[in-house]
Amino acid sequence: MEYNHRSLEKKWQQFWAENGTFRPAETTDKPKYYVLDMFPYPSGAGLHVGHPLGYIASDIFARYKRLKGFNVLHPMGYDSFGLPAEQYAIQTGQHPSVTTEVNIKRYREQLDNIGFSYDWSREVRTSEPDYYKWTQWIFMQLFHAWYNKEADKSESIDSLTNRFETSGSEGIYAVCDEDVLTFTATEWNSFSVEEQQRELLKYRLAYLRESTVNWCAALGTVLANDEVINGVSERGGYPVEQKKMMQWSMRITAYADRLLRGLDTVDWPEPLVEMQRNWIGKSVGASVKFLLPQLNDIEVFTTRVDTIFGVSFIVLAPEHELVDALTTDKQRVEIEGYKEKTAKKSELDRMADTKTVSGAFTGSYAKHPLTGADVPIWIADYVLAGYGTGAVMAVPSGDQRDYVFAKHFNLPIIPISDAQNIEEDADPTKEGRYINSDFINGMTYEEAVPALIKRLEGLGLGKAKINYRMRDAIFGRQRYWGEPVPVFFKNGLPYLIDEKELPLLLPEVDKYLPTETGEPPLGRADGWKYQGKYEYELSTMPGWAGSSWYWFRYMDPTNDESFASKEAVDYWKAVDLYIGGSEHATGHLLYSRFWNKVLKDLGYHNEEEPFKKLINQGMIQGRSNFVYRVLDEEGKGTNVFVSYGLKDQYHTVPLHVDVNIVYNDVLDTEKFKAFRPDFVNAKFVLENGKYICGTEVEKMSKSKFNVVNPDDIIETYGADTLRLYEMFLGPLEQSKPWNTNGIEGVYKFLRKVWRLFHDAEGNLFISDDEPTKSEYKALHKIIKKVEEDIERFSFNTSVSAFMICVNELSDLKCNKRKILQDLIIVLEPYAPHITEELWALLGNEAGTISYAPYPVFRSEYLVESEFAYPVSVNGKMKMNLSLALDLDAKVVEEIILSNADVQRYLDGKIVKKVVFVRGKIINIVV
RNA sequence: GCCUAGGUGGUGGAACUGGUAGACACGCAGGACUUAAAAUCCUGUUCCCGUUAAGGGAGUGCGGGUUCGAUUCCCGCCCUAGGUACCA
Repeated sequence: MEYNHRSLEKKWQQFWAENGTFRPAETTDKPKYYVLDMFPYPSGAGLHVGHPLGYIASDIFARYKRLKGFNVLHPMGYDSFGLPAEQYAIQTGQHPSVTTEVNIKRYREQLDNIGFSYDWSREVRTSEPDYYKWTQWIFMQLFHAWYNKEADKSESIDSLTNRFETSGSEGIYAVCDEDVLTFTATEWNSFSVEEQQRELLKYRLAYLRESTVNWCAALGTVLANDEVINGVSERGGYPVEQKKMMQWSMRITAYADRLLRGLDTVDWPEPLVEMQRNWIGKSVGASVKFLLPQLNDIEVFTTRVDTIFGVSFIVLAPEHELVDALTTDKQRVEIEGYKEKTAKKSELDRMADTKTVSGAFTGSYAKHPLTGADVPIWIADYVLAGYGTGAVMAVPSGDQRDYVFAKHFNLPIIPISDAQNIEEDADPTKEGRYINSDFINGMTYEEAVPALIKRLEGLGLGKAKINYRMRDAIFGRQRYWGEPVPVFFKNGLPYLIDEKELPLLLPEVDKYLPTETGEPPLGRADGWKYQGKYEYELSTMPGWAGSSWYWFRYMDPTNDESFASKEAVDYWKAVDLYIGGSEHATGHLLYSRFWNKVLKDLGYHNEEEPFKKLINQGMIQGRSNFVYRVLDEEGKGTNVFVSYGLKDQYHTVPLHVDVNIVYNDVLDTEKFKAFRPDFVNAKFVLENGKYICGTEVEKMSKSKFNVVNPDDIIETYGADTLRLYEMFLGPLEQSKPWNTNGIEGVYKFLRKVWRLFHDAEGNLFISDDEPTKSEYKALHKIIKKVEEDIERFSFNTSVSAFMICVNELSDLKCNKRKILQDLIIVLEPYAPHITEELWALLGNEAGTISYAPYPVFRSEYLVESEFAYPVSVNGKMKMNLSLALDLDAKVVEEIILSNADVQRYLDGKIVKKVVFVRGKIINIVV
């Protein structure tokens, strides 16, 4: 029998599906292991060859863990709410659920073709009511919670109302809005229900507040900060403006520090951890008050309180609330003009234009908190209203922006350290000792900071403070295709619907566009009112809602009583291995950690972090192929195409050509003629009898004809080849262009494996004889190597090792059962179909290879006369050798005499052994 | 600017804690089998010098350093990719 991947792979995929081979055990003594992929958004374009890279890696790991005796949970599902389906609905009128269903079906077919070991009985879809019921339920928990800073955790809002009722707002230490009221218990109890609710909203983790949002007019919705890239929307690239709106938000800032600390406890790639750290943006510093005689003092945030005696002016953001009051009549015109100018600048301009120095003087002065000196107050757009207090103390000698500003407007630049060099630029050094700095003169940085904080605190004019860059996450979207927010409005205030009424189903609408009055699409739903009279919230949840807890649902996907049973959550705990792209660093991965922590605080599970280990797979880019069309004298395209190497001899224009009709950069000229009608009569200028195409690495896209569908590869070479080849392509984390240049080698390897089991006629040919030493050696080398490789996610090197092993066994003409059976167990994670087939051919029960024990590597098979051990000479030389030889003294002398370096190092010691490789001495034992 | 990752043959890439640089694969060249093709197998393939060979020299982005020994460690620079930015 020949290796027929087509029939063989279909057969086993069907077998696995019918037998539920990959369902984890319900009751077992085995340790658990949870391997998760970032679930995909099912887009209309289907999977391309880049998508499965991470899925293959996680599947290999999941299968490996099964062989290692773990009870493995390895599920898959769909993040099926999202913008593209809705945009498509707007254009075609097609209900998003219909498009989504079609796309999911296609995804499923493509995924099935690759032979993943998913437990499909646990599939989830975020757009299904029995799933989003629990997304809504979690929202309700967030609405019903507040963050108690004393306990450093979220608690039920009831604990807050209890305290309000008994002792008022006294002693409450919460993460909340800035404008919370101070009241006694008596006052609280005398508040109306509306007043109480209004106040509680300022504490809730999910809250409604007027805030500045990123409004994208083209998409008709607000966007979260991570959905805005360089001032335009991540999806579609439309302009985004700042707008004040009533919006649902999530108090993720309450968790800023825990999100930061948690990063030290997880095994994540360093770049990703760094990205989250930067996004959270913790700054340790101090807040300091500059005094104003009549008005509220100006509070500034600084990370360099030690430079406070170098302050020569104060800068407010143009939007700062005190600007109007501070502006003197004389400066009024100038300030108004500047404010207007800034308001006109878009976010994008303001970011792009960081070179020009601009600002205006308000005419007022504030008193320095320590010296009492008058400090002029300016406004400038380099100070951002949204960060810190929107005001900074300017220290030109220590901060480059302040320096440039001071030079431009002729303001004093005061040196504050004897180590500073401020001839050309500001010098932010912390070296040296302070000068011109009052009572900290002569101190070092380490001495000055605590001294200053102490002094400022004593005066009540400042304190140590920590600032975060991260903002609360906007939670509402003015769109149709998302989870409805389970909230209704009474007297303009939001209330949760009754939990028993979940899920709050997404209503039908006639069009997927905003209403005439500018309300979100849900405003079109006929008679959609709570208890027939109260308005529902009309915005829906953002895309990240459903994906922020989905790993829990896989643990117990059909539970109707809770998001997952206590037993399931206690058993599966957290995701042990999570594989996905780094593009989710500041979105999904941050929000998921946030919700996970909230659910933990509220007592639903015990895991502080949801994803223990995380791997980012690299992107697979497209590799476009080009043909070169010869142009005539008028510059018009002819029907003559010249091969890449000869194109410089002609006047040509490059054209994208479908990569599916190019093999190893050689064009199939017949298929090319059929590629487009006008190419029917194409003529070719060949080199060496071939048409060679040019190449370029670009993003995979339909318009560039460089999309490779995994189904096509599988049709030609099979799923096992695709799996092995995607791993063989290079390190998992690395981005790389797709090419099929080496796929033949992998396919050849699998056929070689097949042939090990068969004789020349294609009949099964297995011997039960005892294997030879070299056969054992080849086997145990691969057992050891693959185990090491998988544990450190170096899948590409495993593939090479397999090739070496099979070449060796093939050279040895090895057909011993004892060898081959173990070999295919080790190969199973990489190439499950062929191994399953061979496993059955050896007479084993079908399906059991997936749970066969991973062979134990035995070192005695590897040890020969070739030793590997470290040695040292004079306590200096330390080395590890792969090849060592004992020599008699005579030979040693000869070799040593010929090598001056070695002789120098011998230092009169007695030589016991000389190690040399290919005639070169590389070690001496004395 | 800052942060992070990386730079190795014609190509993808190996070399895990400093110890034979270029494993493995592709491609290319030559050969065997075959009427022929496919398939399979064998040999060679970093570059330069050496007519062949024996042999010699250089070589992991560049320049230094530590070391008997550096792709690996240290210092300075250049380039590429990703992230981020008037964040005080």
